[in-house]
Amino acid sequence: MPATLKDIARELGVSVSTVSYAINGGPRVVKREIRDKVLATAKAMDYRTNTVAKSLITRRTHTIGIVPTATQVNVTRIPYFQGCLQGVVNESEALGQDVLLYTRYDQSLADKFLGSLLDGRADGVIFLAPQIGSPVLEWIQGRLPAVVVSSLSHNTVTPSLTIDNFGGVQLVIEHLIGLGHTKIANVHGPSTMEDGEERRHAFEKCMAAHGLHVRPEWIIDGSFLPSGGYEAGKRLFSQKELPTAVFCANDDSALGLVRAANEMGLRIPEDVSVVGFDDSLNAEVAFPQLTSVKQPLEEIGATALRDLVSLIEGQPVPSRASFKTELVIRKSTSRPKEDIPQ
Amino acid sequence: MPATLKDIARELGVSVSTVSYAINGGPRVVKREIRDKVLATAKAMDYRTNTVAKSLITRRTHTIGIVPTATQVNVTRIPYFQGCLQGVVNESEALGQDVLLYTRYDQSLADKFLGSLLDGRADGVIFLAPQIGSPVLEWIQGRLPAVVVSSLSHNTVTPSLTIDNFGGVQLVIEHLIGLGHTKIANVHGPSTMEDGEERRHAFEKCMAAHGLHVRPEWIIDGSFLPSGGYEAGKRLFSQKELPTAVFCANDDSALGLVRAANEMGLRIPEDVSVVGFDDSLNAEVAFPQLTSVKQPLEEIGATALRDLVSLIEGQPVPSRASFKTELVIRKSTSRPKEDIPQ
DNA sequence: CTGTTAGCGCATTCAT
DNA sequence: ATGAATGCGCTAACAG
Repeated sequence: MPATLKDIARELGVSVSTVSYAINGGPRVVKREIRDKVLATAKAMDYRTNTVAKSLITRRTHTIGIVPTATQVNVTRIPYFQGCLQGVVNESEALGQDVLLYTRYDQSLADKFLGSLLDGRADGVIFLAPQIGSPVLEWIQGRLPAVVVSSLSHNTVTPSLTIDNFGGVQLVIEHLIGLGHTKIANVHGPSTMEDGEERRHAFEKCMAAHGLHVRPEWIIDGSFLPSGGYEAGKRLFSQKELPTAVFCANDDSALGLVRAANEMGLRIPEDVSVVGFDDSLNAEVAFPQLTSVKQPLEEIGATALRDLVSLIEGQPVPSRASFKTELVIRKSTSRPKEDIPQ
Repeated sequence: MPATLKDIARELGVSVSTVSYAINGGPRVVKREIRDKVLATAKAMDYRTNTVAKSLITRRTHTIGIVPTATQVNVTRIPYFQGCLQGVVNESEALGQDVLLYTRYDQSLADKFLGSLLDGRADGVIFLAPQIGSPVLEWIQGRLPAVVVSSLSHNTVTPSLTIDNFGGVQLVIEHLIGLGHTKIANVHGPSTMEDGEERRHAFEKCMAAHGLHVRPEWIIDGSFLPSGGYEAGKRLFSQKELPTAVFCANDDSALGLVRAANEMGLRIPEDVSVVGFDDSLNAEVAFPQLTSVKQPLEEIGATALRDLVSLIEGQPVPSRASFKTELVIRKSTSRPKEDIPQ
């Protein structure tokens, strides 16, 4: 049982408020001599402020919750979440915030799973890539400050941070076209995720803008998962006419697709070029090393936390923030085969 | 401002204690009729128990802290931490525990960085692979229930969970010897980590037990990092006499070593076999796919949380738990080159 | 400059 | 079976 303010006060024969002000260094002034004595005995008695009691009064826990999308896959295993989470955690030190890590939950049962966030244990919440159509954002509305890391089209009140998906996809397509590719396939993300949808639409627009036709069979769902990319690759590469390049909406699905290609005897990039998205650590250890679009996830996570804290403190924050992407060219892209003989 | 017990009591003209017992379903009996009325208005008023206030009384927050080792590298990026964390988070749902994710801290300043754990915000703490000689364990002693995920030799009071490192290394060495290797190098972990040291000693013992000599230059620090493995590979492969196999103490360093080998024109496994440890996801996407020792990290993490909760509740827990490992043979190991001509 | 006191929301003991 | 009252540890308003 740690010492309390009362213990110190009794020990020194002063009042609790004096002890409180002395320890907190204000707002009330405490006589130098007493202050020193209080601080000394506080240290001697190994006093620690009971944050629970303090929170009860101040209505601030200096704790935020972070809740990722529900997926079949585990939170810590997904590079996108890893990056965001790392960014949040990094920034949390500087901002004096604790981070409560929530886990997958059923988005349709927001009340059941997120109710505990409203019982005073957190000052705010960061949603990572909530599913399209999920009621969580409407539900949290007006109950708790919230920020979303994801594109967000159908909700204009919750601030969101994301990347310029269109710009990122454009980098990819122009890179591929620059190499001489015209037959480009797309392994896209799940339709339940806004960034997945944005990249998919961006792909279509970019291709059209360059006057390139895309066969419908070359547009396949990869679900942002290695397994999804693998399945997509199996289907894609067993067609009669093959694309010379594939744009995968994230690295995980790209890696799955690469594995499928290997199994089917296709060499990368000689037979088919592959581009990912995320620039995860895997992109570098994979073979061949993956050309990918880098998004500043840690910076996004850090900014999300900063914005959330501002929101909690009643300060205005931008309702939309868009971060720049960057194409990292590695070994998985080259000129198309037909081009080489020329 | 959410409704409180008092609000409901006033609304219904009953006492707060009645409302409290009704909502908590005991321990005192509440007349059926009034109980139903309380529950109804509680729902109508969107009542939520204020956990902060409740914690102040019950002295339980149902929150645990998880603090990983301080490293140069980010917590979420290390497969070992990912696995443990995932295990903890998975189990937390079933146990009704919240998880506070702490970040890197200076182990020599335990008081400064961990003091906040003692201010009532958490009921216990899980340390992930604390450094050897770190004062944190002695420091936490008697202050807060704690459990360690790591080998732990010089502390007998804090319960710890880990794998059978000796058994794991034995699997590796016997696999390599079975393939015909005798010239085996070791890229070991940092001397500050107990599991690193254990694997290193296990390597020496296993080699000796099989009557195999190990050149001192073939024992190199890889620091459990990709960069460390890369540096180790550079040094190792520029020696006049090369080993035919390398056992790396974890996958990250193995992947770094593989990259170094590639850059230096060595093929894996033709020129040199490589074995990792952890069986991280990377081991599968890497090229060649990495032979590795699988440790049940998620199970360890889950057990750690279960044990910690038991500890918090005053129940006895085993002071040491050791989990079995398993060798996953992939493509990075084969017979040594010299053997092939025979 | 300091002491006294109220009260945050709740669980629980003491009265009835 | 229920209401009233206490106090968890703290901050802050009030009273000197």
